[in-house]
Amino acid sequence: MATREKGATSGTSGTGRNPRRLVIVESPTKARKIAPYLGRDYVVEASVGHIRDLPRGAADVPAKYKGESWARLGVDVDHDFEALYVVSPDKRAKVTELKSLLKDADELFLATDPDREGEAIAWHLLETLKPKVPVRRMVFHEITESAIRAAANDTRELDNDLVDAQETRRILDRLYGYEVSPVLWKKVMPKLSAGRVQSVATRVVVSRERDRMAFRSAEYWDILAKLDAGEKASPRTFGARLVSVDGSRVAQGRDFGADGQLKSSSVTVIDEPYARRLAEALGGVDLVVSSAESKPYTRKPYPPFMTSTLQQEAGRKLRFTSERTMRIAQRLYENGYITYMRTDSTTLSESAINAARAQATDLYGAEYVHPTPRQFTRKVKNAQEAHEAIRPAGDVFATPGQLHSSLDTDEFRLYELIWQRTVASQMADARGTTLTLRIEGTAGTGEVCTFSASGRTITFAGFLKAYVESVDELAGGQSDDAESRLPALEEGQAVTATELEPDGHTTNPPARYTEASLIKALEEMGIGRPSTYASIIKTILDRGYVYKRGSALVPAWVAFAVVGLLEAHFGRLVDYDFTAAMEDDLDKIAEGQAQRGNWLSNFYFGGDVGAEGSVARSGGLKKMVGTRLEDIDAREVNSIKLFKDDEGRDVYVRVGRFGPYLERAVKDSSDGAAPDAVVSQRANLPDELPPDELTVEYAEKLFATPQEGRVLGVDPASGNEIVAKEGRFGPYVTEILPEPEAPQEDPAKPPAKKAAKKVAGPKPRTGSLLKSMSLETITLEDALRLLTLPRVVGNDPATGEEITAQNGRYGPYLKRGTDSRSLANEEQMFTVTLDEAVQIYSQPKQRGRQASTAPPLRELGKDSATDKPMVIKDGRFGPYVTDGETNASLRKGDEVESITDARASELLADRRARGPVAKKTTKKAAAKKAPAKKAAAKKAPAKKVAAKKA
DNA sequence: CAGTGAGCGAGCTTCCGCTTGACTT
Repeated sequence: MATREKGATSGTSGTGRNPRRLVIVESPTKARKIAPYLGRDYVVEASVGHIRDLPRGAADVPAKYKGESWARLGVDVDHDFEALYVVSPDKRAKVTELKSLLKDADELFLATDPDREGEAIAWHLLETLKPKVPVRRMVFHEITESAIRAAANDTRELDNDLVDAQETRRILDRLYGYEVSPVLWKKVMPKLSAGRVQSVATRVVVSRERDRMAFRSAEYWDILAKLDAGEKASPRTFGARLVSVDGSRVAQGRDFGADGQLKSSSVTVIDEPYARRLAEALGGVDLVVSSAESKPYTRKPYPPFMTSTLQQEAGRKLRFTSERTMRIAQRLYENGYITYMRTDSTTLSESAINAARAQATDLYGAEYVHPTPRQFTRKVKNAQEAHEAIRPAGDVFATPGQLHSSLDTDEFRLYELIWQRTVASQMADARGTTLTLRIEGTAGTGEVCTFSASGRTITFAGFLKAYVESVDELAGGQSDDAESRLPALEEGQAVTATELEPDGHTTNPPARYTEASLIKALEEMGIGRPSTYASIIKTILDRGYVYKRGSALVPAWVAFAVVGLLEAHFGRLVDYDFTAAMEDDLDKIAEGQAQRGNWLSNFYFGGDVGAEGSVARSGGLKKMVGTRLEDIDAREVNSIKLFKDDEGRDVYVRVGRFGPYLERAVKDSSDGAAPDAVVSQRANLPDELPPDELTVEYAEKLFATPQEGRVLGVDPASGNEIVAKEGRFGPYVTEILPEPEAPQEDPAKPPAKKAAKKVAGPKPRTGSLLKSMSLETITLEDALRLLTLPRVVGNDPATGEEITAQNGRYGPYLKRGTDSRSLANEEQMFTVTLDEAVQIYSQPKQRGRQASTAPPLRELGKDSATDKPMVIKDGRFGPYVTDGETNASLRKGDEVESITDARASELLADRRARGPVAKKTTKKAAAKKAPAKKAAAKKAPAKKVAAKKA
């Protein structure tokens, strides 16, 4: 492991000839671009991003560290959080290449991006390449010949504080992700994940859905008037809306809260009957303009694109997903059409500003260009601004028309968008007028009614001629070039109403997030980086936390469970300000005002509340994870309380292994049940039912619908319908028996007893699917075959007992009285003959350890620790090494044929070191919750999923 | 959420942020 020393870089060398320099940048495209600027004394090569990282999992950890308690994390938390870095497998060839290039170089220039990650990449290069020649750090913000040459002549040393800040960020993310995710595996579902970025992203989406679920809509009315201003007016007619009655403002949507109630009492809510009466009473009355207010309208152009805004606009205008936008932008970048596409800066280089202005002048005329160059310095939270804005490449922009034949459709559309936005950014403000008219009249019933109309006329389009930003269709809103013309009326002028239409409205819940609006929200919180926006969406989709419905992101129920758990037990970690606070702390580290080790220690171990950072001041993560594991009740976490039904019973969504389902406690009405006994009533939830559509009424409907599986067809023999379902023990098929004749309802006598007896009648046949089958593909034929089980093989000639073949908990087996024998495969259940069965029974029962006394796959030498001989055996979980006492599975990369004694000893030592921890916790956990059921679940074999959340 | 007879060694899942091909279809 490497430690950092100050001043790892040093001055230039002084040989006679021109020194040869190896320059390493991050991107190959960049390397190609700057090489000509530097000339032949420079060799420019790309690192292609990071070359090393923390090990991804145990398999990536070098043998030397495998036994360490911290190997799982890749960070030695007990020794100043020293990080273990490994060269990423796909970068090994790159590292070799760089090393060989370095052999011919007299000097090394680390020209990675000028931001935190770039500084870290430079340091990793230094650590990995171990150059013997002088090393300099070269930084540039602009790729022009002069900027590159200047950068090569004005190098600096590596900024170790900045590298520290990056490493702190990296380690924090690792500790967060790799400590909290396992909590979810144990409490919710395996393979789930938590992380600083994805968990907040998920929380944001869930939180919006909760708002939608809690939302109560309100109804309100007003009157839409069509007014005539006389034949001289232009336009002659226009629309206006009733805004006040007798001086009291008429309620609008924004006057209502999410609960459907008025937020303030100073407004008047008009209901339908009143709106109709009023419209009637206003018929034919004199209307007069009571005020006409005109204001100038100006609009500045939008800043040039950065990654987030490009993704948002491409999403809205072109309906591209973030991923698609980035894929196309990457191609445009690589082929030299646009500048770098992963940026958080809106800055344009001087030459780009000139190019945009020249093009705007050409196309629209000088008056459409802003008098002075515009620079947009609006800073994004935590922006690092290592690159320019996204714009057409070069000192002269190619017009979309010029590129039409060299780009494909998607590329063209995206280029055009970027080009328009860039050119528009240097154009003049749009100017116009907004006019607000108020029109008054007294209704026949005496009320003084005021109507209002507002219009916008654009007198000078300016930049709007080139580019108008789209508005989010889910959120509503008005675009900047929307015009509505009103006649230029003055106070006192008379108008007449040609139509008075009562108009009803309802308030709407807040819109769901789209990819674009979620990225925008995250960006505003300073969460995520341009290079990760698209992958954040992918992560929460892949984990099943959200799914898409059109362009909307809908949270799955499992996201409610996960977010609920995190909020309740790891609140600080999903706090919206957590990342912002972290960034402040990282800045302090980068400035040398805080220490990486202290900060991480406070974050991980907690301890004294020092000056080392606000994020860290939340109690130690390690302890939190430890205590939470015992505190968190999995059943509670996975029960999402929805509402009370009509009888006051709580209705829950339970997140189970086979998907979410509805549940409530109802009175047990079965035969012989105690009067106050309660049973769970459950109902399946349709796939991808958006949570806010699950209303009380809909829940009742689901409870009333019998649960059904996929109908496969009708059994020709019995006439019964055959269905395939997912059950507690995995997928199975069963038959639907015809309904017993409905008992005659006798209101005087409850028919409970009779009905119960009928239900307990003949049981439907069932059969688990074979391993080779799946619910999606199983056919009626398969199902009928399964329902023939158990199959009578015959009677044992010796004892006369019946032998049957059937499928059980542990797979296929033969049964004769209470004596059983496993079958080798599932097919034998259908094919085994009586002779073969008798033969199998003639063998003693293989049980326990005897069953697994197969010959070892390979014999090894003696264990270095216990001096016992070691052998490799094949077990249920694959090959493992054993010394007769300790067993340890071979890991990824270990081969039965080639494993050495030393490695085998290491595995055994590792296993011993770990101790029987896992077993202890399972037992404890099992004992803690519903004892009876847990015991059964524990016994279930691994492949049949344990019903851990009953 | 169907319901049926044993007892054996776990190991893996997971984070965020930097970059492109090399694969497959």
